[in-house]
Amino acid sequence: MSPNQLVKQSRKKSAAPVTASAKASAPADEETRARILHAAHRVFLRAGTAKARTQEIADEAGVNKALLHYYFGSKAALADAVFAQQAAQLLPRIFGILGAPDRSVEQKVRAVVDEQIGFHRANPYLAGFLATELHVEPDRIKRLIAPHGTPPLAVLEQQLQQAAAAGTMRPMPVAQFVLALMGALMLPFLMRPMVSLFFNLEGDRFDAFLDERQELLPDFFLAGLRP
Amino acid sequence: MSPNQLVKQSRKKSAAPVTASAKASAPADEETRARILHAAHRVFLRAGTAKARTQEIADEAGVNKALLHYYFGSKAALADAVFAQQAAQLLPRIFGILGAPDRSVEQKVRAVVDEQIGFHRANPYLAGFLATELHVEPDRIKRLIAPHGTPPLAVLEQQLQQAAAAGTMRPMPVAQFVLALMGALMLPFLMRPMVSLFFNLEGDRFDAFLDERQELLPDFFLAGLRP
DNA sequence: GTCTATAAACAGATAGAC
DNA sequence: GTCTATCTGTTTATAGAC
Repeated sequence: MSPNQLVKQSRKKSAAPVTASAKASAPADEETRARILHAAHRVFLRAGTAKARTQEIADEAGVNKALLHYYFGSKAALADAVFAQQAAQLLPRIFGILGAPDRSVEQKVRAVVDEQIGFHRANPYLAGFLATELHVEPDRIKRLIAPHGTPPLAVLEQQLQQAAAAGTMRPMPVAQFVLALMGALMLPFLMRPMVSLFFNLEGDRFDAFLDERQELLPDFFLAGLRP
Repeated sequence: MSPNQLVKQSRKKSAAPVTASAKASAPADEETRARILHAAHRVFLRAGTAKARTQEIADEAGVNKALLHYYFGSKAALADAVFAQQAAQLLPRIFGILGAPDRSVEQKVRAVVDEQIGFHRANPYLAGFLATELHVEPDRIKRLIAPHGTPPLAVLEQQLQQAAAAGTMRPMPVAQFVLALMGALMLPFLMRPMVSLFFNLEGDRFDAFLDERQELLPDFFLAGLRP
């Protein structure tokens, strides 16, 4: 797909004037490895692991299929690497904000909304990719993400509980609240083709819809927390 | 893949004592067709179209692979049939409630929450399947669903606008509100493995979480609409 | 209408030259 | 480290008997 397919050759890896010492710190050519990983990233994200083809990844990386196996061993291993990398790119953004000890609930809500809408706008395939992979191969999350620990929700939980005890907020379990907010933020990206069709948001209108959403959601969710 | 795999044979389709006239109304054996479709439904929903195997569908239907092609022509056509059927099972439930002219906004929110949590509980793979298929093959929605028309949001839109004009509700575009509500309802099912892991909801706790959610979400979303 | 057997196409992986 | 060529296993699809 896309013009990239037409550029398979003409990149023999002659560029990059290697300094004398640079080679020592690169046992296997790190630049090639990175280029393959980057191509895999693009192809897997659009097609999902199951439908993606190693040939297409090789083409887009400007190398031969055999090199994928040289560097990553198998398609599955390469897919694992991409999945882990993508999850690791999304999750800390959310956890970092929610777990901050010095921000108020209101500040957290506003920050998450701004950050997530901006992030998914810049990475429109990531949410759908994660959902696809989670659905088709649910165990990867345990194998690849669980070892890295769970989200730091203790701070936010305490903030919500204290506000509820003080009567300034409706009692709301942290998991319920976070999942409501994240669902509202991610659904337009998770089911974009259907959403665009049903709400007449093709092309530019989707962007305008996101602008409006970024404006409205924080107040809406904070209002939901009022007693 | 469950014990079903072990039962391939022993179902030669000898049952169903066909009355003399019944044959006329069944040009191709409708019961077999339905059994294949039902098996395809189960296999496609769990694995997604790309990873699903026609052999597994045939096994689960108790027929031979060749029959799938006899009835449906190709794997893609069978997948289209399943996708269309599943979308047609989910969407009218939502649209029917939201488009009702005689229910208040509050009644609609409560009804959608109850209905959707119950529905996805009973069909836990459907949301993930739809998201997967939308992501991997975004055009199917236009090809298969668009011809059937768009959701009836005019009524709800007017209700929200009138309430906003009267000052009894915060101004909220119908699309923004519906997508917030649907996202909050569907995310736990769309990303269940990750959600279960991060919020410690394995096994029975997921069910308890849904019970709690069903209780809390209506008031939360209605509170969000207050001015 | 349903089966068995097989073709045809493909995709992932490997061998081996350079 | 990178390539070409090839193998091996799968998977969809078809031909043809019953």
